[in-house]
Amino acid sequence: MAVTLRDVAAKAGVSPVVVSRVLHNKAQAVRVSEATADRVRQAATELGYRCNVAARNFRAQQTMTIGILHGSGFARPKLNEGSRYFACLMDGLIEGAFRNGFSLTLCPQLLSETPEHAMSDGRFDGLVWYSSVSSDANLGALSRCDVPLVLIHARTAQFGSRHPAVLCDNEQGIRLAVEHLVGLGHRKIGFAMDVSPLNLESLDRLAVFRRHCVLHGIETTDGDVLEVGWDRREVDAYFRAGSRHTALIAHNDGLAAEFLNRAQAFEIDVPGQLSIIGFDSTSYCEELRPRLTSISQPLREMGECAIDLLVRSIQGDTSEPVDHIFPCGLDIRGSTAIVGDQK
Amino acid sequence: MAVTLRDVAAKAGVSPVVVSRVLHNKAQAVRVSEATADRVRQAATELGYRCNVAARNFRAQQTMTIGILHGSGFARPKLNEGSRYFACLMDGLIEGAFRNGFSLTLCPQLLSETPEHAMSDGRFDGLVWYSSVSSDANLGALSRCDVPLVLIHARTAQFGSRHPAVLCDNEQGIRLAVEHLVGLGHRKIGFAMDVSPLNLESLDRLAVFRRHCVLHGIETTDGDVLEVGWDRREVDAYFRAGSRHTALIAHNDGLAAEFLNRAQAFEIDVPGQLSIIGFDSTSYCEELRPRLTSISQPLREMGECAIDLLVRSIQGDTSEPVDHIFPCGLDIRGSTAIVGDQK
DNA sequence: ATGAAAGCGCTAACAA
DNA sequence: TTGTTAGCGCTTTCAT
Repeated sequence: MAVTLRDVAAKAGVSPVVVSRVLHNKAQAVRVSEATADRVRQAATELGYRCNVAARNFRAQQTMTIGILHGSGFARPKLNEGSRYFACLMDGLIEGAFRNGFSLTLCPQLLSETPEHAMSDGRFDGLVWYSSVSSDANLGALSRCDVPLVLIHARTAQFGSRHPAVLCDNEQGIRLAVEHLVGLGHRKIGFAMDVSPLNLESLDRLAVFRRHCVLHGIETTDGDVLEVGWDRREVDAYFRAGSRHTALIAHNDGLAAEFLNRAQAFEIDVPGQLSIIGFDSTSYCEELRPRLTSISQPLREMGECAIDLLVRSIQGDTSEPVDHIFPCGLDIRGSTAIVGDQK
Repeated sequence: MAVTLRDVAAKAGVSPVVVSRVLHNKAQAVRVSEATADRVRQAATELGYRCNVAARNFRAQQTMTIGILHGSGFARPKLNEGSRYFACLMDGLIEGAFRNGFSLTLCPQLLSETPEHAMSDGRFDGLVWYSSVSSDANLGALSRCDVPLVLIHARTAQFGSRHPAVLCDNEQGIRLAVEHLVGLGHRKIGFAMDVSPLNLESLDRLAVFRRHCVLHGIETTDGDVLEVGWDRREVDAYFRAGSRHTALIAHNDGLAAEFLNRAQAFEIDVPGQLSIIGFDSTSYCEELRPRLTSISQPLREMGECAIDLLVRSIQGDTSEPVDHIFPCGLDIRGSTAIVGDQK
C-alpha cells in the first residue's frame, strides 16, 4: 500500500524516528547529521513518501478540522435553493477556517438526529453550532459536548453560558424595519415566523417587533403573529381569509418570499396593497418580483468571527464566553411602499 | 479526558474487547452473555462513553470522508458571490455524500497550491477533483493520487484514463446557443473565455462553437475569440475598440455578466445592440439586468453522480472508468434578441 | 463466552 | 547524533 516512515527508514538505513525528525520537525533542533538527513530525504523522494496525516493527527489527538453542526429540528440547509443564507454563512466559515489552517467538514448525521455523536468522537477539534432551537435534544447535545464550540444565532446565556456566541443585533434590525413601515404610513403590521416552538431568535425578533410597535402606538395582538408550519399552508389560509395587514415582516427571506409569491397568486398587489420585509438580505432578494426589502446581517463576517473565536478556544483561550453582536441594516427594495399606494 | 473503551471495561469488570463487541458489533454474532452485555451497556451509559471515531477510522484505515479538491490555477471558489456555480455543485456533492453516509471535507491547501498532499495522506477515502486545467502541476498531482478519484468537467482520457469523469454535453449546449443566435439573425458572433492556457473544457466549447458556426456558413477568425485575463481589463478594451459582434457566447456566467455589465457601461444596449449568452444558468442569471440567457447543465445531478461513482470505486468497483455526460439545455432570458432590435 | 496480543503510522520521551 | 520504547483508541485474530 502506501509508503510509510518505516519504508523510508529501511531504505535509508536508519530508524523511523530519524525519518520523522528529518521530514517533519521543521525548523526545530533537528539534531541529525546532514549526511543522514540527505540520505533520508532522497529515500523519501524516491519512494514517493507522503506523511499519513490521519495517523499523525491521531497520535497528536487533534485533527485541524472543524465540524459544522446543525442542531436537530431542521431539514438540511441548501446552498443554492431559496434564500442564500447558508451559502453566505458558509463562505465566512470557509474563509475563517482556511485562514487559520483548519479544514471544514460537513457530516451527514450532524445535520440530522444525533449531533451529540460528533461532539467528542475525535474527528473535530471544535464545532460551529448554528441553530437557535432550544429543544431538549439540542440542550442535551450541547451539554455533553467536550470540544470547543461556538454558537451562531443564539446568545451564550441561552445555551448554558459555556460557549461564545455570534449573532446579529436583532433589536436594531427589527427597529429599522418597523420605522421604515411606520414612515410609509403603515399601522397594521403582521409578523411572520416558522412554527418552531423554541426558536429563540425568532422569539427575540418577535418580542422586539412588539416593543417597537408599542413605541409607535401600534397595538399588536396574537392575530398579528403568523405562525407558518413546514408545508406552509397557513400562508394560503391567511390570504384566503383576507389579509388583515398592510405590511408584514418575516423572520427570514424564505418565508417572506412565500408570502410575496402567494400574495400575488391571490392577486394582492405587492407593495401596493401589502408591503413585505424579509430578514437576511442575501442576493436572493434580487431574484424576487418585486425585489424584496430585507433586514441585512453580515453573515459572512459572522461566520469568520465564529471560526476565529473557535480557533482561539481550541488554542487554549479560556476567557469568559461572551456574545459577539453584529450590526443590522435595512436594504430597501421594491416590496415596500407607502400604504395604499396602488402604483 | 474523554471516556475510552478501557474505562468502560474497567467499570464493567471485563476486557476492552468485550466492550467493543457489545457496543459496536451490531447484529453480528456478538457471542457475549446477556448479563455481561447489560453490565457493559450500563457502565457505558453511566460514564457517558462515546466511541472515538478518529481512532476507529485509523484502525480501519478508512475515514468515511470525501475530500473536495480544486486543481491549482484558480482562486478559491465562492459559494455566494457572482455565479452560483460552486453552490449548485456543492449541493449535489453534499446530497450524494450524505446519502452514502460519507462526510465531505473542504481543505485549505487542497484548494490552492499543493493538492497532491491530500491525495494519499489517510484523511480521505476518495476525492472529487473539479478542474479542467491540464497544467503540469495538475497532471502530476493526479498521477500521484492513490485513492479513488472522480473528475468533474474533464474527460477521463484527458487525465490519464484512470478516473471516471462527469461532464456536460458541451456539444449540445453550444449548438443550442449558436442555433438560437442564428435563428435571431446573428452572423457576427464572438466567443469569450478566461485566459487559462490549458483549460480543456473551454477549448472544447470553443472548438464546438467554431464547428457550429461553420455549419451555418459563418466564418470565425482568431479575432472572434475573446480571451480575458484575471483582472478582466480586456473586456473594457474590447468595448473601447468598438464591439465587432452582434452576439457573444461566454464560457461561463461570470464572464458573461462581465460583458453584460461593461457593455451597458459603454452605453451599448443589451440585447438591442449586443446579445449575450452565458454558461451554467444558475439563478445568478436572474439577478442580472437584463436577465442572462444561458446554457444550462445539471450541476446538482452531476455532483451527485460524481459521488456515487466515487463511492462505488471506494467500495472496490474496478470497472473501466468512463465519461458520464449530462445533457445541456438553453434557458432563454432577456439578454438575447433579434439582431439590431432596438427595443 | 471471554481475553491476550498485536498493530494501524506516527512521534514524545528517554536512553545510549 | 541515533535508536528504543511506548502508546494514542480501537478491533481483528487467535487462544483459552
